Order: sequence, then C-alpha cells, then structure tokens
Amino acid sequence: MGTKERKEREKNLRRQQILDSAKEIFLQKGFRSTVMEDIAKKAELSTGTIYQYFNNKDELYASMNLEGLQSMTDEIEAIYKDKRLSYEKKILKIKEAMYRNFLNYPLLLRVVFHVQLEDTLSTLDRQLLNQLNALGKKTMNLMALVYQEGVEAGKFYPGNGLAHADIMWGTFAGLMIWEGAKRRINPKKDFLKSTLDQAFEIFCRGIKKNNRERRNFQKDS
Amino acid sequence: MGTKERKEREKNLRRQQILDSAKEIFLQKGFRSTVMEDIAKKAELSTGTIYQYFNNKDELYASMNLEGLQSMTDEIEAIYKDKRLSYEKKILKIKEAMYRNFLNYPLLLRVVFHVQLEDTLSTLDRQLLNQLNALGKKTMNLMALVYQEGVEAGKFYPGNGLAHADIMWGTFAGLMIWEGAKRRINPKKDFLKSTLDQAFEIFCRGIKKNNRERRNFQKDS
Amino acid sequence: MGTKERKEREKNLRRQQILDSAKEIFLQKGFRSTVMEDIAKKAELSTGTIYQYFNNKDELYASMNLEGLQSMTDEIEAIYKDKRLSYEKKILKIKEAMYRNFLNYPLLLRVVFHVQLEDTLSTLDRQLLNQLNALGKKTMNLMALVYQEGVEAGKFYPGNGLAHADIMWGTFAGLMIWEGAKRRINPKKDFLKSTLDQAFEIFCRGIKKNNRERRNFQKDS
Amino acid sequence: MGTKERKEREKNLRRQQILDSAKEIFLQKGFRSTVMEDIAKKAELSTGTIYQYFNNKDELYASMNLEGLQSMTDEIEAIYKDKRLSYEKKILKIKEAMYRNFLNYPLLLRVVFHVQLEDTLSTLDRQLLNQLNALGKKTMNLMALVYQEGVEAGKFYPGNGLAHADIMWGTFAGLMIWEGAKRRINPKKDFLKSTLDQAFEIFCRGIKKNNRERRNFQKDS
DNA sequence: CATGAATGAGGCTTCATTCAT
DNA sequence: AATGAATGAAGCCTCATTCAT
Repeated sequence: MGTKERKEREKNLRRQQILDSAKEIFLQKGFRSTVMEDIAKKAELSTGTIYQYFNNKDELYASMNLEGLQSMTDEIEAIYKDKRLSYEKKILKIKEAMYRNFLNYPLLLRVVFHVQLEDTLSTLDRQLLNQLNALGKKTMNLMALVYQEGVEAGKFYPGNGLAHADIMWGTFAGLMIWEGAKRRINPKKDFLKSTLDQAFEIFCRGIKKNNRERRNFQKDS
Repeated sequence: MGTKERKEREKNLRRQQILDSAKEIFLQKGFRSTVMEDIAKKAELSTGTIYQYFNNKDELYASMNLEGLQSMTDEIEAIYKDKRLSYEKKILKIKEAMYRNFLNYPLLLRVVFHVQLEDTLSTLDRQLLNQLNALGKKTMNLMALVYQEGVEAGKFYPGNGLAHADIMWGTFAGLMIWEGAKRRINPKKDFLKSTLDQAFEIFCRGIKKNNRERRNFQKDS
Repeated sequence: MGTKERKEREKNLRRQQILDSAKEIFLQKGFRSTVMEDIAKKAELSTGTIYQYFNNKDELYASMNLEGLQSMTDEIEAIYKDKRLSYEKKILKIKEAMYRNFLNYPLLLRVVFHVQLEDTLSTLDRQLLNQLNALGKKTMNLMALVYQEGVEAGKFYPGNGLAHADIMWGTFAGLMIWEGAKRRINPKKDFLKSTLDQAFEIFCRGIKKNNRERRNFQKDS
Repeated sequence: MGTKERKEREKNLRRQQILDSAKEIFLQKGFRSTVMEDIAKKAELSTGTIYQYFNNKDELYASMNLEGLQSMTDEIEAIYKDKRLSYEKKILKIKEAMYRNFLNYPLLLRVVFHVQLEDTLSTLDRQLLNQLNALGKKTMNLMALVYQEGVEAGKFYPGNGLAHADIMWGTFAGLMIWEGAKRRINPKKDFLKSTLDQAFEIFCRGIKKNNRERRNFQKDS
C-alpha cells in the first residue's frame, strides 16, 4: 500500500503549507515584525509544528526564498537556451521573467540584498546559504552568457560579461525596489513596468553595435 | 547674555553627538540589531538622555538619514546649477556625487529603500517622513531636470524626465547594493566603481541622440 | 500455543531495550538534558512507543535505576550470607561490590541522591518509589547486620548498626561522587580506588576493637 | 554628597535581595524547576531586573553558591590557623563548621557536586567557575594541612594529605546528602548530627597513632 | 501495538521605553 | 537636563505527552 508515499506527500504538503503562510506574512510584515505564531496561525498549525519542518525563523525565511529564486532561475535558463530568440530579445525576455517572478514573489529582492540590507541571518544553515548563493551565481552567469554570445555574434559592444550581468541585475533590482517604494507611498501611480521597459530599452540601445540598418528602424527594442 | 544661545548650541551639539554615534552603530549592526544602549555608550551619554532628543529609535534612525540625504541633495543641486557642464557631464558628475556620498555614508541606501526593504518605521514622526520624502523628491527632480534640459537642447532622446531620473537612481542604487553585497562575500574583488562607470556609460549612450558627429568619436563617454 | 508467552517475552524484551537505551543516554546527558526522542532513537523505537511501557520520563528514569539498585543489593546479600568471610572482610567486600556496580552503572549514585540533589520526581509512581526505597533499606540493613554481628562477635566497638551502615554508605557515595567530579576536571589523576580503599581501611581501623593480638599485626586491613 | 556611595550601596543591596530570593527558591524547587519569575516575584522585582545583575539563570545560581562556599572556607581557614587547638580537635571543629554552614545553606552540597550530578552549567562565566573551583581547592588544602601537620607531630598515621582531605570531605558530604535524603522521607528521625559525629569519631580513631597513653583513655574523641 | 506528527504550555531572555532621583 | 535602574511585554524555541492512523 502506498501508505508511506501518502505520508511523504502529506509531509511535503505541510511544508508547503508553512512556506506559503510564511511567504504571505513575511511579505506583509517583514522579517523582524513577523512572529512565528502568526505564521503558525495562518498555516492552521501550532508554533511547535513549524519547528519540525524548519530549524528556526531564519531558516524558514531562507527556505522560502530559495523556492522563489529557484523558479526564476529556471525560467531564465530556459530563455537562455531558446535558439529562436535574438540576443536582444533574450535580454528583454529575461527582464520580463524577472519582472513576473517579482510580482509573484516580491520577497525575492529582499533575499538577494539581504546580506547587505538587513542584519545577517546568522543561524542560517550552511547548506541553505550555499544553495542561495549558487542560484544567484547561476542567474548571473546565464545573463553574462547571453551578453557574451551577443558580443561574439557582433551584436553588442564588447565588454566583460559578468559586469554587464551585474549592470542588468542591478538596474532591474534597483528599479524594482525603487518603484516599489514609490508605489507604497502612492499606490495610484504605478509606473513600474513602463519605467523598467524604458530602462532596458536604453540599456539595449547602449550596448548595441550601431550597424547602419538597425539604427534607422529601432525595430526590435 | 548669550546664555540662551550657548544652551541652544550645546543642545545641538549633543544632538549631533548622538546622531554621529548612531550613524556608526547603525552602519555596523543594522537597525534591528542596534541597541539603544550601544548608541548611548558611544555618545558617552545615558539611554535616557537620547530620549530627550529623539522620541524613539525609529525617529533617531530617520533623523540620522535625513542628514546624509541632505548633504547629497546639496551636491546634486550644485551640479545641476553649474552652467559650465554639458548635460552628459552633469549626469556623470551626479553619479560621482552619489558615489562619493555613498562611500561616506553607506546607510543612505538603506534609508531610501527602507520602507520597502525593512519593516515599516511605523512610529515615524510625520514631519520627519515628509522631510525625507521632500529631499528624495528634490533629488529626483534635479536629475529629471538635467535630462529634460538635455532633451530640449537636442542632446538626448525625448522621454519622461522623472522616469529617467528613476532609471538613473535605480541603476545607481541597485548596483551599489549589489556590488556591495558581492564585496562582502569576496572583499578582494571590488569592481564597484568600474561597473558603475560602465553602467552610466551605457546609459548615456542609450539616451544620447545619434548626431552624426558624436557617433563617430564617442569622445565624451 | 505459546503465543501468549512469546508476546510476553517480546514485551519484556522491548522494555529492556528501552531501559538499556535510557541508561546510556541518561548517563551521558543527565536527566534534564535527556530528551525522550534520544532514548527512542537509541532503542530504535518511536517516542510514542516508550509511553506504552513507561508512564512518563520520571518513571522511566526511576525504573532504570531500580534495575541497577537490584543488582547491587543482590551482590551485597550474597556477601552477607557468605559464612567463610570475616566481618571485616565482608565490609571490604561490600565496598568492592559497591565499587564494581558503580563502575558498571554510575547512575546509581544519582538515583540514591536524587531526591535530595535534583528536583523531585513528582510524578513518580508510588509503587516504584516504594520499591526503590525497599531496596535501599535492604542494602542498609544488610550492612547494618554485618556490623552488628561483628560487634556481637566482639570484633567491633559496639554502636548502632544502622548508623554504621549510613556511615559506610555515606562515605562510599561521597567519595564516589567527589572523586568522580575531580576526575572530570583532570582525568589523568584517578585516585578513586585507592582513596576509597584508604577510607575503608581507616574506617575498619576505627571500628575494630583493639584486641591485643590484632593490634600487633594489622594483618587484615 | 554621598549620592554615589548610596547608589552603590543600594545596588549591592538589590543584588543581595536577588541572591536571597534565589537561595530560597532554588532550595525549595531545585535548579530545573525554579523559574526566573518566581525569584523575581520573591525579590519584588521584575524578571528583567534580575538580568541586570546576573547574566543568566546559571550564573545567578553559581553566584549564590559562591557566597555560601566563601563563608565556609573562611571559617575553616580560621580553624586551621588557631594555634590553641589540637590536630584532632581541628578536624572535629572543621566538621562542625561544615555542618553549621550546611544547615544554613543546604545548597552548598549541590554546588560542589553539581558538575557530577546535574547537567553542566554550560553558560557559566569562566571567572565565576574559577572562583568556585579555587574555593573548593582551598578548603581541601586546608584540611590536608591539618592532617599533615598532625602526621608531622606524630599524632596521625602517615599518609597522603590530600587523599585524607578527600576522605574527610567525601565522608562529610556523603553523610550530609544521605541523611538529608532520609530526613525528607521521614522528617521525624533526624540522626544527621549524631551519625556525622560518629563518623568523624571513627575516622579520628582510624588515623590516630596508637600511643600507649591515648589508647587507654580515649579521652579526646 | 507502533508510529511520529502535532501540540502548546512554559521557559529564558531581550530591549525599547519610562521615571524617580 | 541627565541618569541608569526598572519595567514588562514579547519573542523564539523546547520538549513531554497525546492521538489519529
């Protein structure tokens, strides 16, 4: 009988249940103000139970973020591998992917900047931290490759791949946070998407080699 | 007699004393982990005294940030008003100003993104919040003006001024944080300045109108 | 069929399994720091199962101790009954028996002193407590008898039997714990056995009647 | 003005206040079952306040014990230095001192045996631990000296001083705990003092050299 | 009987803030 | 105005015990 399997499934379900609740509460209140009991309540569990799935608050937070980062990385990898897309299209698609993931999972940005912006998650499990770092690096590498291959194909000005990846990511993240902050103050005016689009348009124009044909039409921005 | 004045001066001195200590400690430990007593000790005062100058921890934090933001805004305003500089130069100078201020006052970034990234400073004094916002807005406006005047002078592609200001600021801040985070992991490799320079080079290339003369020389990037 | 018997045997086996595991873990970590799950793991059972054999942690602890105490009592009884031994020899043999049992089962001391030294095992089953007490009393009585018979035989100074039993036991236990504690600090210097031997040598000399013959030879100390 | 001094005094008072409350509660309930809040309540303070005087529960416990140990050590030292007493008398006086201190401060025994009997006080301040150990050692040394000087004076059988100190202490402590435990079960029968006296009488007889004169009269036991 | 996930009361500790001096 | 001791509300986490499967 699949009793064992069912149990396994249920356990995973519960884990997800907690992660989902955590996601919501952390987003709402931030790490510091989030109280374990809130998460437990939302997940319809007791606080003790959470500690059977996650060693502590920090780890729960990080695990949750791992999920989101993973999903984004997967999408970006798919884009990178898509032979049908031009290099510029790939950049724009990656932007879209990041954007979509951010909308669905706004905490992502916090994760990435966590070390810098919040107090260190000191008790974080080594393994977990490594996974987070690995995923971050992978994303960067994929973006770097897109640019480099574009350079090799004569489409972009030559330059360091990782530096350009950093610029893309920095631009994206900076705008995300910045527009997000603005939106908080005045939720009516949501220029996030359009500003982001413009930023990447400018970026692409800034790195594209000025072949005579392209310049005149600007067709693929 | 100037007793009153002296008292006033002493009071301001004390206030500054606290702000300086707070700046140091907050930078070192982050908002959450900073304890009022630490700040008091550094300022050679007692905790109680701090509460005579600041209503609470949040307000102290915000006040401190106000200071830093003010300084940066002033510099940017000076650049904006400098008639001798080309529009592109102004942009690059503003970048330099922001960079310098960041180095001197790394918390600045935290401030700006605080609302979004950390838990809300709920007890913040309205007036203080307004001041912070005003300064932020002013910076944005100055950057927007530089761009717009460049557009009007036929130097830049037309576009919305504030959107471009957002892009500049977002790019700058995003890279600052991002490279800062990376540097934490590996302090050896400090590409912050060069990446930042590249980013703004690309940005400028992306917004500059391709007048025949410029395109051929790319002399002022 | 012997199904019932087999079941019975299996049940006892399981119980022993738990007791053995508990013995090891409690010794290693102490009562307070020992966690039911640790015992369960060591016994290759689940926590829940333990509660089918023991009502609670306290009872498990006490039951385990009962075992050890029983074994020691048995040995002492055998010594008492051994007609071939002189009274002084019996005392020394009892010391050896206690020593051996302590080495094999160091928790024994904790047990005996538990009430006094650790927090009360409040939930302890009455019956269990009685058994522990009964065994303790029995040991005391046996020691008292050895002394008393020695007195009656004119070998020892007269005195109260139980008081002397208390002294023997107190001396033994005190030294055991004390030297044990010292050994923890400096495992190199293990004077436990020799100090214990000296103590009982002195004790015997202290209670022995100074018959002319004995005094001259001191042959059996 | 003696404002500063008064404050100092008050602070010490408060510390003592806490120590006294702790002493009572710890004695009543044992370390594990004692709750910080209980101590606070008894001291008519809030829990937080306790933490201004002691870093944590363990340290409070240890500090309290230090007090008691100190007092006993002082008494023993005085006895050792008293020229008017015979060596045997000194031993008996030391026993009395220990007894008196135990009555007044029953936790003392727990302290000494703590390492062995309860779980380690892991967070204990190094300095505090050293002080406890130092005092313990000092007591041992003093007892050893009494014996050794007795040997040198031809009063006692020769032997290792520290070993004899261990025996004395072990005997004392063992009986203290043991009789204490018995008294708990049956408070009516309190033979502690008389058993203790007998034990030391036997001990003295066991170590005394059998000079012809003494043996006949046994006058000074 | 065995399992082991769930429970939830309760413990220790922290720290922003207050207040008597 | 300055002090710094006192406060006490929370917060995180542990773990003996229960209970549905």
